Amino acid sequence: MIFEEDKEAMETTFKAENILKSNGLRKTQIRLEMLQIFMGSKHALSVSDIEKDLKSSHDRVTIYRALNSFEENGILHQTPDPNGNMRYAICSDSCPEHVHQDKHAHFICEQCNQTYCLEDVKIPDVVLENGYQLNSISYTMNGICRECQPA
Amino acid sequence: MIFEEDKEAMETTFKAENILKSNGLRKTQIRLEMLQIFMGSKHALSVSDIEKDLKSSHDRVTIYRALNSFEENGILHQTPDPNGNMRYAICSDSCPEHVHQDKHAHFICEQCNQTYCLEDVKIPDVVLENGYQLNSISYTMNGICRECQPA
DNA sequence: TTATAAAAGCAAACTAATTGCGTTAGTTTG
DNA sequence: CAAACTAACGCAATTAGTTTGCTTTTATAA
Repeated sequence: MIFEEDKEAMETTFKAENILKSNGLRKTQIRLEMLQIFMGSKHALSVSDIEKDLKSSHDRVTIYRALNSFEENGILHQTPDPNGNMRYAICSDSCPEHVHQDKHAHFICEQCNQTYCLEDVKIPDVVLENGYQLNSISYTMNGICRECQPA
Repeated sequence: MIFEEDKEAMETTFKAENILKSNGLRKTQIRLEMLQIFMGSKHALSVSDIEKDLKSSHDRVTIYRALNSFEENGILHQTPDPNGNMRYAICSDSCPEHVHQDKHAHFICEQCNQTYCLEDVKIPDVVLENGYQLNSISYTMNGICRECQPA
């Protein structure tokens, strides 16, 4: 018998392998694991978040280099949280390299500092004066997330 | 005869003195100068921007401490630029302390890295699921600003 | 004018992130 | 399947931004 969780794990493993292969990256343990962590997270992760989630401990440099490689290949996008620390999230709708028009809004919790990707909240447009060339928009709400609400 | 520039300079000096006094802060040379720099800039400034603009050179620590003090008093607000470096801008519509609902949108130029405060571009609302407590919104456009447009 | 507390200035520490370099290990090719 | 190639790893050291501790200076108010 096959459990749902197993099926899901198999699927993310398969997807992760695919992402690496299609970008000409090697299939190493940590990179596979990192991709699966991103696929399983609905919010943007900091380097220390990733470190916590990894099964075995690795050098931070390795994590940084993997993140940069993923970013360069358009697999991840990065944005600083309100404290200026970088967070990374997987590009759900395969962004062309380096063009990350995050079409959805984000919510950052002031308590737990998590960045939630609100995939189904579309960013509304505004009217921009002439002369500006617009490439992307980020819409970020700040407040208290559901988990951190006082009862 | 009094020139326009002088009048303006006088006015910003006067305003700056007022801001300091009304927040119970001391009127020191560098703090006055910093406030005037912020009043004269339409975009958010990094610490090194400020250093460049100051007439006399000062210890960075002094600048950092002034910035933090201004931020705590609701005179400035801070946001990270896309590289994660902090930038500071004056709160035009006197924000209550620590609540910086930037009601206007920002534009960040990918070329010169400047953050423009688009004072008259209001941030549109979105519908947020129940359970989230919304405190503030930031709306940031990325692209090429007017100064950096290729001719 | 003197007292006092805020702000300045110097040195040192801390943290996030990057770079250099030798080693390990996926992947490709013969 | 072995050899060769090079991406990726891991350690040490460095850089950059920011903060902290402590002493000295100085704006302000008694």
